[in-house]
Amino acid sequence: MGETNEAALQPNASEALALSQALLAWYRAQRRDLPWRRTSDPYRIWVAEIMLQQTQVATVIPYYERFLARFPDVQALAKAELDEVLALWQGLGYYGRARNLHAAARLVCERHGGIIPSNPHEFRSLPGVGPYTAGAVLSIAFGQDEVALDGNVARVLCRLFNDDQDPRTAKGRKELRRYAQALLPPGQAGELNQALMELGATICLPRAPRCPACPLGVSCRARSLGVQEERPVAKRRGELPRREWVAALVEDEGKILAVRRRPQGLLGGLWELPGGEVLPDEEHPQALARILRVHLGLEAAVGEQLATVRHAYSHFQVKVHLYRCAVRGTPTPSGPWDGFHWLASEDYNAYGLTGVTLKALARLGFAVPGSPAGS
DNA sequence: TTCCAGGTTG
DNA sequence: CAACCTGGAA
Repeated sequence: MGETNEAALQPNASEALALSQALLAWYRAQRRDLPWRRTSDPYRIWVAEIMLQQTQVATVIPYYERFLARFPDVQALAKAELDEVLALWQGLGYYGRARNLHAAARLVCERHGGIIPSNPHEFRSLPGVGPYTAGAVLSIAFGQDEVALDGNVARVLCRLFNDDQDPRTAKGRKELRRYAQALLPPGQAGELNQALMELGATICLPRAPRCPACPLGVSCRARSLGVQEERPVAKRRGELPRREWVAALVEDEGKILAVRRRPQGLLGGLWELPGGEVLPDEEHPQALARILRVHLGLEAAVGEQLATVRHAYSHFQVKVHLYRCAVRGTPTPSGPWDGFHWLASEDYNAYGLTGVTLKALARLGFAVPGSPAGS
């Protein structure tokens, strides 16, 4: 009695038990065999959770295997140069994750004797470890009864309890954490968290969820009401600003001039073709000559236009206009860059190149990784 | 071609 | 609250 329609109801203890048992049984039978599910090593589980932030499983797998083959433990990662870490992260995106993970590995070695801290406060304090990653690693690797609320879990819970709050708000997340907490079977939080994530990734999909295959069946309140595709509440996405960039292909004896972006901010620490934003009312060749002169100290003769490449970042989209350039002088990086290198074909995997650089080089016929000519 | 999903940081 | 990337689906 006293039922209100303000917020969805919390499950009582027996409902919660039935739901979590159904989820665990389904997960044991249906879970995908993923590399990070074959280990109990907290380091490997941590690396996986960082890579899986904002990134799909299928994309992560090859990166994960290469990364752990090269850095099998936290000491190996701590000893490495950031350049090499970023090279292994090349193409995975959100490079701040790699910079933070590398810095965190060094902190673990300096402050925790090379042992990943299982103390929630200490682990959560490492750079790149937020509420989700802390909950995931602490529950999966250390067996602690912690909630791990990621996008998949939020979607599952919004539907299961027909929660019409926006999970991006503090209030919405608090509500979802209460549901997740109510479901956690003591001692099996890691398994339940993974079951919820697996359900979100394989059955309870953002669009066209596969409800007939769902182990929660008629317990799902949104499905019972036929509103599963309206949960979580839709988010609108505004137009991304459009920018115009120019970039130079400078070749010397078969090598290509590349520059390294400063370690902070967009694509920090990654290598790219020299170039930058075109000013309002500026001609492309003038813009390119200006950038090469001001930030590299090079006098450039801008030649033919070679191609235009489109790319979308998190908060804007660009068209990059590529020009062949001849230059005089030795590059002296400044401004957006802190290094340069004449890139040979064998360097394409050893330097962390930006996605748009890979796209540009592929378009120009260079055998970069990921391009048809490069495999 | 366009749209969308997704954790942490400063 | 804006910055931060890419790939997969519509």
